[in-house]
Amino acid sequence: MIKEVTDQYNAQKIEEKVHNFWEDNQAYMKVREHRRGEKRFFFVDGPPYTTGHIHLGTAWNKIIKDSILRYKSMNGHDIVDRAGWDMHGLPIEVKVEGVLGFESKKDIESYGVEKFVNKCKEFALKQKDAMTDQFRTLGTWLDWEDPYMTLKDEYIEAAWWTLKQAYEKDLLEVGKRVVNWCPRCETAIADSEVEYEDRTDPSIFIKFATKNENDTYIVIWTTTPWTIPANMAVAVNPDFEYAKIRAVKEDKEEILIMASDLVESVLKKGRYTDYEILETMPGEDVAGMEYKHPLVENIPEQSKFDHRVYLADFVTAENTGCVHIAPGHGVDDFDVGKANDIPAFCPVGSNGHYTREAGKYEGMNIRDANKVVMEDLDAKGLLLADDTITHRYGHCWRCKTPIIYLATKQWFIKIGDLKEDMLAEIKRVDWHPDWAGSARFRDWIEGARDWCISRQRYWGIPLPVWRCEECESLKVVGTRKELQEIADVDPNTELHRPYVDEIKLTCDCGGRMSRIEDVFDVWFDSAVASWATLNYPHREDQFKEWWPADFITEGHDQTRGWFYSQLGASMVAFGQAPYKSVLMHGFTLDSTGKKMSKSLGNVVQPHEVIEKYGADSLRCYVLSSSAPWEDLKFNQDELATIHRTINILWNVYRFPLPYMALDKFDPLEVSFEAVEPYLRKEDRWILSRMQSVIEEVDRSMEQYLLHRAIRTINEFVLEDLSRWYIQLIRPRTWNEADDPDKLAVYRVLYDVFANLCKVIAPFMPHLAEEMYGNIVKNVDPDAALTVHMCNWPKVDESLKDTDLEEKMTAVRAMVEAASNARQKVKRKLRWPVNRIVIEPENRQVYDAVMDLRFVLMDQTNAKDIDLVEVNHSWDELGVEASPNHSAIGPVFKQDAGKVIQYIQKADANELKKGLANGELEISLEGESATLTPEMVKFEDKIPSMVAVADFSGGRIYVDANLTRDIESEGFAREVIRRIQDMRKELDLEVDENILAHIRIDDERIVDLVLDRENYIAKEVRSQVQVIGFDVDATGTLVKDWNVEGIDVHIGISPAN
RNA sequence: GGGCCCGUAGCUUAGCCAGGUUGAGCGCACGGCUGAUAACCGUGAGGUCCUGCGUUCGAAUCGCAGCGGGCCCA
Repeated sequence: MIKEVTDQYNAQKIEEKVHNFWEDNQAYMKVREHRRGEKRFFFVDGPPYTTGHIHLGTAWNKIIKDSILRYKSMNGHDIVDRAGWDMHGLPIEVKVEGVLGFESKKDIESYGVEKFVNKCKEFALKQKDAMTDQFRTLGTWLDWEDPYMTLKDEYIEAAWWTLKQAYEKDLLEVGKRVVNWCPRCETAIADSEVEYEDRTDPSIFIKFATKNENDTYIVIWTTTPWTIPANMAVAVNPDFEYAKIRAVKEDKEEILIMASDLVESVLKKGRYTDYEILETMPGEDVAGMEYKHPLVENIPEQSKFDHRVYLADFVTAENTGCVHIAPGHGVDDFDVGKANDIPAFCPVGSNGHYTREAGKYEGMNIRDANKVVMEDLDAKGLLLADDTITHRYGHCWRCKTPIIYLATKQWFIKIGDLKEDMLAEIKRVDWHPDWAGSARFRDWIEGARDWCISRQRYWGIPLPVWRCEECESLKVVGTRKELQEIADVDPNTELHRPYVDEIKLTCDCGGRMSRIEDVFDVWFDSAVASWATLNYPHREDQFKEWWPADFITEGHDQTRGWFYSQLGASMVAFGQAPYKSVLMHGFTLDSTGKKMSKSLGNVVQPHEVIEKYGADSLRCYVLSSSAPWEDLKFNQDELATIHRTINILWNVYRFPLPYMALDKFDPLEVSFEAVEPYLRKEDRWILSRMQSVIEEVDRSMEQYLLHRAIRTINEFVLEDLSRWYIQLIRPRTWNEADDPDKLAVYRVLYDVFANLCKVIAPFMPHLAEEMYGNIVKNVDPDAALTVHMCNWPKVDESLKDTDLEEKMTAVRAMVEAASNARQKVKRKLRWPVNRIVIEPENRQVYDAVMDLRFVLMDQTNAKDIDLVEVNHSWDELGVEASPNHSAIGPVFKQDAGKVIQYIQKADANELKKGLANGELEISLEGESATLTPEMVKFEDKIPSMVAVADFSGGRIYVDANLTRDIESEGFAREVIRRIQDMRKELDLEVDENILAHIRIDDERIVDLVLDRENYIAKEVRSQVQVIGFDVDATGTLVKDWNVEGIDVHIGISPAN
């Protein structure tokens, strides 16, 4: 039986109840099982990093996923949706190091790698559990019980296998390259792990003394003085013009070489007082010039090298136009070195301290060295200018240490060889929005470089590469099984460091093979998620059935991240994209559009929001506020508005329940067919609207336009249900008998809610479940366990009537206009009006009035409707004529006054008729004159106590003239309203009877009210009722009122 | 500095693809309704459609340049 719900909407209570229900009944599992064997939908969860706490962005991410999956499930899809966790890598290492108070890798080594790795694992698992709970409070359904975890051996195997594919396809490369390096973490980091932030650095100009000419210097510029010890060359642009100048400063003269266009600015920086250009030359002529390393006296190693000027296209016309080249410390520099056989001299160690090769600087930290290098240069008179600059500089994404560039030996995936195929593949992927793939992702891939996948760390998937200590040949292992076949390995050995490090292989040459110590870049972990989540290569069957993914969705930062890493790994492994469609979503920003960050203190925690408004409100807010791919400016007020909307939905839902419960309404007994003959126009209208809403939600969801889907639903709830349908049917629900008109309303409302709870299910899963539980499951014990197991409602074409929907829209416009007009004559809606008059502009509006006459009368509280023919005027309108002076003057000159008087005195109707067909001859004091239509302005004269208002399809008049009958009804309803108010105050049951004593301090009004004594008694359920001028207004509750200036005293009591 | 996206009322947004009087919600002011009532409805005020230039009879919409914000990159 349907139950009354008396409470206000209480999200927390409902959500807790629903969560318990889901858990007790294993609802998630049963829903997924329910769909086994239906159309497959393979979803891959982008694994969040196990930081221990979710934030608004990850919450939004999972909410999008959940809503789409729920929708897909209801639409008959068999879903794979293992939740994923990204659990390896530096972030956790850094965190654990922090807990243990470590400062460098040495601390880890002395603590013991095994203990350290176990700490990391423990930490990751704990964080995962905490985050799972947090995600669950959002009501998100993924396979939380059996998630994929990158730290699991099965998962590690997927990465190993993939690397072996790369090796076998000659896509794996090892070599010395310049990489981003974190001197604190002592490891290479990927481009995508570099965070750019503002930083202030030295900005210095240095003179390099040329070898063959005295007192002649090439001027270079740098922001990293510490790289000067590694300087090996200077680069100039072949297309620039360079100048050799004599520069003067404090009576000293020297000869400087730099780009011609930059001479003035450089000399200004160096505070030179005068200069003269000695010679200009193209860059090509500068090339080949030899110079002396500025610190060669401090760095003996540098005396072994020649230093020259080379040509390079990347040199820009900034600073001096001559670029300091240190092949050991820069990507471009490295390339210049490679092209010209310059050694990549790199006197800096992995910890950011100079090595023995740096001579004087050995052991010094490079950041501390900046100052020393500058002092040394200055002492030698080689520091031309010394300033600072604030610029964007890369930092380690985890420990925020400024990165350096180091030439080191690393492992790479040759993206260059795959690029063309990748570009072809992404065209086959369905991108939402389209530009996410066709523009943004394509641009990124076009600029992509080889992918450095090795890290010199501990907590990660070990690279499955063994190298012979004798002959250096390599062995790449793809699976645990393979490893067991070629080595004596305990089958329970965990595939992490340090355990795998202990495994030694035997080379074909007889030499001993040891694993190279690196672990994978953590991005490689998640890159293999689409097959790792299917346990491939451990199992093949699932992979064959499901792969590739039907759908993934992540934020736009993942363009360079997971969208890319997955594509790269999948091209290596299978030569095709691992996903068929991608929805790129936005970022959550604070209410002013700034990034949320701890340092700005503007972070909004999901749990705070949930505690205040509930998960369904949060879900609806983040989904509806903007298009998925746009950034979300998180705004509490907007969230509160959405919450209010859901509250209205709740009120709409609970409104009919007391009546239904009272009448023991059973939808299994009262069929739609049975009530169909009694349906009113508005009933058919709301049923049609429901169908249109389903259709529109479908259309939106097809394109992942979740915001449109929810806005459609909210508008339906607010506009159609709350503001219109419920208002229209209220009186019908108060009928007491087994009235078929009332049963029709019940049935219609029931069908609307039965559909509505399914339509909101993907977005407000808790509220949907609550509604479903009461109105469906309480009625039908055989109904599906949960609303989420139901089939998505199918549009019933027989209920759709778009013509009726349009007519109702027109009627609503008229009611609004009528309300506007009433306000002009200050006639409250409670007071009926004699009639309203409609002047329709077109046939459709005319038909709408004909068809929905009752609705219109009801909602305008009018006794009658006069419907005028299309494009005709109401015949009771008077006409007012006024002279148009500017047209009359020029024609009649001095007689104009007489004409004006004539028009003012004339019968406006006659005048209008006369002018209708053009000119009109009139007689002015015996003389005839000719009036033309421009000379007279006609305006409608509205009868008194009639107000007018326009609406989009015409004009409406409200005749508010009072009659005794109307006054009687008006006052009666005023009295009724106040008694109802008092009943409410006494908290009486809806069907409880009362005694009422009413004293009205005006005899005429007493008379009017007595006309409707019975009506009042019926409306307020008064058994005994005394109304009069001399009544003693007594009762349990007595109140004094003022109605339209008349004092009214009312006393009521419960009848027994 | 480059790529992509965004910029419309105090706030959140629709309209932009396919050019033809900027439309809503929140908030505000005023009014109404009254057994959904801690709810609900109406009316009103409030817009240099980021700026400038161009295309066009006509630009929020198309193009170019710039400004501001976001993500990504250098």
